[in-house]
Amino acid sequence: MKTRFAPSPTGYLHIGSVRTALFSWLHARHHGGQFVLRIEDTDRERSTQQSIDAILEGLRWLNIDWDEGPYFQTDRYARYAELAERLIEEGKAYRCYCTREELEAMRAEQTARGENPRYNGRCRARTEPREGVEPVIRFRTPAAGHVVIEDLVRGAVTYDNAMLDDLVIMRADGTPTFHFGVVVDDADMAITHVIRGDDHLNNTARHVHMIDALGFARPVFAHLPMILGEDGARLSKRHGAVNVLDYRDAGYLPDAILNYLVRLGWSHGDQEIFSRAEMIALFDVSNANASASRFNAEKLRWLNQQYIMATDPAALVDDFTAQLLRAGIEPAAGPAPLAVIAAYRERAETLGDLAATVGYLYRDAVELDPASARKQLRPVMIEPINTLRARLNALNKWHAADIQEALQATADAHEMKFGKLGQPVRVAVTGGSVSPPIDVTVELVGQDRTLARLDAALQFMQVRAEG
RNA sequence: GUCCCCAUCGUCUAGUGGUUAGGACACCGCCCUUUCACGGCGGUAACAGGGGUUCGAAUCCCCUUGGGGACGCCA
Repeated sequence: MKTRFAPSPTGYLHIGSVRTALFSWLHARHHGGQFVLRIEDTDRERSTQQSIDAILEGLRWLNIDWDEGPYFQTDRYARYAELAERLIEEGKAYRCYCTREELEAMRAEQTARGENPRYNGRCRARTEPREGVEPVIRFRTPAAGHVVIEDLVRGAVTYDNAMLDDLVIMRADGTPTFHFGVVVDDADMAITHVIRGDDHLNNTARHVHMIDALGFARPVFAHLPMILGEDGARLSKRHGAVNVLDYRDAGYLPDAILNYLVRLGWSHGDQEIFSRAEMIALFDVSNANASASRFNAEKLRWLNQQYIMATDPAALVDDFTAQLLRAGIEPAAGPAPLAVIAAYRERAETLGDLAATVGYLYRDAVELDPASARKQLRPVMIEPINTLRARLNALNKWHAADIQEALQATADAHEMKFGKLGQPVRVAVTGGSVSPPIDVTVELVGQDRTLARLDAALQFMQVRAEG
C-alpha cells in the first residue's frame, strides 16, 4: 500500500489541495502504508522554488509527513524520454509535426462546425519529419471500444474511446506533459492507490490507456470531489483565504484545519471532533463522499475555538506570542502570554483575534469606546470608583482574589449590586464592555495601569458632571 | 456544445427498503452569569421535480432540472 501527494509548484498550497493530501496521507497511515511526496514541476514556465518551499512549509506545519521524496519530475527527464521512445518503437506513440497555430485553427474550425475540439490525428500515419518543426510525441489512443475505470469513490466509470483524442505526452522541448509524468511516476514509485481531485477523473481514461500500453499494473483510483466556495463556485481567492499558510498566520491551529477538512466529504456517524489518532484509526478513502462540499469558514472558526479551548495553554504560548508581535504588541510590556491565554481562550476563535483584542493589557493608553463610556461612566460612579481606587491602591498583593475582595467591599459600601460596579470598572480599564471576569481582567491589566485608568475615568466623569 | 461526475435542513453531514428523517455550524428563545464568551436546555429548518419497481421508498431504476468538472505542447 502506497499513496502519494503530487502538487505542482505553481503557487501557494491551496486549502483544497491540503484536503486531497490529507485523505491520501490518512489512507496510507490507516493501512500502515507509505506516503510519497512528488513535486510535479514539468511546467518550467510556472514552477517556482518559492512555491516548492510553500508546499513543504505547509505540509510540515500541518504535520502531514511523508516517507519518500520529495521527488521532482525535472530529475527524471531521461526516464520519460526512454519510455516515450519505446512507445514510438512499438507503434503506440508517434511524432506530431502540427504547429500550435495549426492546432489552434483546427480547433476553431471544429468549434465553428459545432464539433468537439480534439486532435484530428493528422500525423498518425506520417513517416517523414517536417522541415522547421520540432515535433511533439502523441500517444496513440485506441480509436474504438471503451475503457472502464474502477474508482473507489465513484464506482465504475465508463468512457467511449472515440471521445478521446491522441494527447501530447512529450513536448517539443523534450519535457514530458503532466499526463505522461504521472503515469510513469506512479508506476515507477509503485503507487498502489492514486487519490486525487475529481478534476482528474476524465484524464484517468487516457492515463489507463497509457498504463496498459506501457505494461504497468493499474493502480486503484479514488477521485475526491472538489471543495467549493460558499456560493457553490470552485473555491478560489475571492471566497477568502485559500492559502493554507494564511490560516497559520491568522492563528488557526493545524489540528483544527485538519479536523475541519477531514469532515468535508467524510464522516464517522455524528462525530465532529477527531484527534489525529482517531482520524488515522477511522479513515478509509472508500468511505469518502462522492459529492462536492462547500467550504464554511464559520464552522472552521468554531472548530478552531474548540481546539484552542482543548489545548494546554502552555502549548499555545509561542504561537500566541507571535500573534502579539504580528499585531504590533510588545509581549514584555504586559502580562505573561500564558496567563492571557488561560483567561481568554474560551472567547477567541483564532489566536490572531485574541491578540487583536488584548492590546489594553500591553499598552499604557486605552481608548474608551464612546458608547460604553457614555453608558457606564456616569457621574454617579465617581464616589464608588474613588472608593475602589483607594482600596486597590492599598493592595500590596495584586491577585484576582484580593481584587475581588476590594470590588465586593466597594459595592457593599455604596450599597450597589456587584454588576453595577463591575461594568463601569471594565469600561475604565479595558475601554470596552467585554472581557473576562473583572477581577481577572484587573489583575492582568496590572496595578499601575489600573490606577491610572481609574483616574482617567474619574476625570472623564468629572467633566461630564460639570458639563 | 460534447463527455464525465454529483444531488438530505442555509452549510457540513447521518441514513444503505419500514426512523416522529438524527447530529454539527449558523440563526432564534430560555437557563447559567459581575459583561462577553464557554456551557446547558429548547426551537425554526431538508429528502430538487416527475415517472417507475415494491405491500412499502430519502434509500433501487429512468427522465427532467440544477450544480460541478474535463475537453491545452497547464496541472
